[in-house]
Amino acid sequence: MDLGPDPLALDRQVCFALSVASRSVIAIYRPLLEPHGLTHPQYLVLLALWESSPRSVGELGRTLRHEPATLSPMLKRLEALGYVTRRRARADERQLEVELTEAGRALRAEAEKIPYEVVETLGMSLAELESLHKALSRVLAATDR
Amino acid sequence: MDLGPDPLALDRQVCFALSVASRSVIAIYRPLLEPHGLTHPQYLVLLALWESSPRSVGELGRTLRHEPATLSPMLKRLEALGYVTRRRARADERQLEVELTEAGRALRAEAEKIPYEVVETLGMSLAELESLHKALSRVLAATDR
DNA sequence: CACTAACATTTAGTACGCTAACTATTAGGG
DNA sequence: CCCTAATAGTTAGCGTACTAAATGTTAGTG
Repeated sequence: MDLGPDPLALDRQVCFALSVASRSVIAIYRPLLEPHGLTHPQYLVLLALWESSPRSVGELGRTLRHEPATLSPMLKRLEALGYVTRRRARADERQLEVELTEAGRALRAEAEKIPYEVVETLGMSLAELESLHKALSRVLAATDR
Repeated sequence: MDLGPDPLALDRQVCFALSVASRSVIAIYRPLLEPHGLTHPQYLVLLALWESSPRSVGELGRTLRHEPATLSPMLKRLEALGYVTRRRARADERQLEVELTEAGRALRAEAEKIPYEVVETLGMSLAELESLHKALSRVLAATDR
């Protein structure tokens, strides 16, 4: 393997490009989510719940690739915001049932606009975004092993 | 613009793929940096300083795309680790001169191995990584406007 | 049926990363 | 020159994100 004359050059590091791109794209969401009192990680939790609710903390963690210790306080904030309820599962008291409230379900209609606004702000073609998504998925497949 | 039947599907969100990929790749660095007492953001600061030292906080911020409020405490930790010195610039007392110590310069030789180990662990081809880097650079160009 | 191992979540502790407010220094205009 | 505006960093406050340790619940085994 040959990484060229300067393997440590900042502008060649995929890790640097990844973290800056991630922060920059999240920054696009900030003003769009702020009216709803949401942060981007909280928004991703709602995306997961809009696909299936209720779900346990562990299930959400596997879907969102988060440690339970990250989700636990986040879900409390979502509960405080009124978008979610937290209740121990009757069948297994170890598990927590995280469920959308009426407000949480209602928010989905509002949120449908967001992806369009983000793509618009980014100003990249859908083809380009799809190919980026595919490349990122290969990274995920690689890190999952 | 048409984002398909479910614009909010989690597995289609570029922002989700970006943040998970970023966290996953950083996780690869963790065991490699831990022996040196470094976190990944701190490692990126060193990459910047290895290219040019001393530099001011503002300069580092523009290079690394960080708010000064993020860098300020980070640089103190790097100083506590002994990799960096912090000193007000004589010419302009507002600016801080952040400079590598001998230990900071010496670390570079050790760090040269890291990119190879990361690419190895990732198990992706260099061509694939370069095309990913290019795609991420287009995102940065888009968000910079 | 008691005991222990496995499991699900929470808490504690550290380090980002952001916005907003604050301090100190320098530069510029009347 | 003085006064104000601009500039450079720091601090405070909040919300992730991680590891490790703690808590409480269930399941499995002798």
